[in-house]
Amino acid sequence: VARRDEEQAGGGTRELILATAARLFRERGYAQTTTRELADAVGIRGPSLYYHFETKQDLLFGICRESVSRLTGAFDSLPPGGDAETRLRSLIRLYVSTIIADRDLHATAYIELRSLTGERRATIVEGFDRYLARIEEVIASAQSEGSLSRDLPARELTVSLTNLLMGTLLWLPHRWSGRPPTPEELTALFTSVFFDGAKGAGRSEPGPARL
Amino acid sequence: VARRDEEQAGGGTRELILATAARLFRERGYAQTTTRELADAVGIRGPSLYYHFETKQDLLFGICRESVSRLTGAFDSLPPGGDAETRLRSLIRLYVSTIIADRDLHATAYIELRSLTGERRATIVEGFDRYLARIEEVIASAQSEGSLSRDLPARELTVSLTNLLMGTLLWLPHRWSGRPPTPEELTALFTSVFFDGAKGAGRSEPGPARL
DNA sequence: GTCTATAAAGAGATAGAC
DNA sequence: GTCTATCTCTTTATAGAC
Repeated sequence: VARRDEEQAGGGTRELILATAARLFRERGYAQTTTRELADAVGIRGPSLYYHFETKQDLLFGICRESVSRLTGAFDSLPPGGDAETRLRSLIRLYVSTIIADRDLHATAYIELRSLTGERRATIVEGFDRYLARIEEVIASAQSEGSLSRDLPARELTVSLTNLLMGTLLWLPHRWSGRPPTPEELTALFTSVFFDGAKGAGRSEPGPARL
Repeated sequence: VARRDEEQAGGGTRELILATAARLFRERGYAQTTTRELADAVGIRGPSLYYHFETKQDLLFGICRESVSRLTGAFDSLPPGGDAETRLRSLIRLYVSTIIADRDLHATAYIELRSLTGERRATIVEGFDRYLARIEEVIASAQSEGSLSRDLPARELTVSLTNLLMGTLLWLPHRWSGRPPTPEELTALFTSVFFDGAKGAGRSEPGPARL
């Protein structure tokens, strides 16, 4: 069953190339990473890459498309119904666990988006924007239902939330001395800060937010 | 007076190169930007760059060092004394206005830090880390003084705050339809969200936070 | 301080055998 | 599907005149 998927994908080499490229592109940058380095890391020779991908940029496009696809898929997996605040909390949890599960993939997609050009870039930007628009809808609903303040426009709250969450992509692998935080701990932290702030005047669950 | 500075700096060419490089590196990335493109944008020929900088990476190092220096300088300009919450609010305002004043410089420093290698990279990372440590001290003081909740460790609050603020570097130039927000509006937004959260249970000033 | 000319190395990508 | 061999172009950086 899983074997069938691998066979369809050509023995998994294509997937191995994508995953390896995601890692190298995050560590060294897209432009700095040569196709030869990538081939070495995969265990094949340079030209063999071109059997699986037409160009180097096509490879990056594949990474970005996969990132958008997984984030959107996580959104779709949300159980329907329920109040907006609950959906928003689930959304934060899903986002954190999704990107932690494949940090290289999502970090590369986010950071190297600018290395895409033309139509490919437009496609990915559109995908990310749609994702952000869906988050904004949930936030606006929460405001309508009275569980979020109406003092700040939904747009601004969305920017704040995504700033809070996306920072994780950038520093998480580098800047944490000792044991890295688990997805649950990060979820608790960001949920707590976003909903109740650092003063925590209305904080509901002080316990589980600790790292 | 300002003339003397320019003369000391060699007619300002070095500064022009730095500012132009910061812009190009942010728009197109460090590795994607060629020294010829940079020279063209400055209005000189490629090899002339090497009179002012030893290598291309030396140029990037100059940008990163300047970024750290300005952020640290802004911190030093804080009026001494007062309670920690006030210092923290001033800090947010200073950070936002500093990076908005030179978006290209600070965005390039932050994003292209990984393109530096060896000792140069270590120097910049150390500078940024010291800056973050100083923010954490202020946050810890605010917790001691009782103006911030002790439910979350100072370290986690610092990560949350810097996530919130640094996101501005990345999306501000790109993702804002219509009039871009002013530094004052961004300051009001981030201050409000960080201290009081999206529920805004204890929000003190609901008015000025609107964009 | 900036130029022209050019070196020296490395990049992405192709051709064609196996 | 992967290989060896190689093309072609671009890159950073240097040499030396002005």
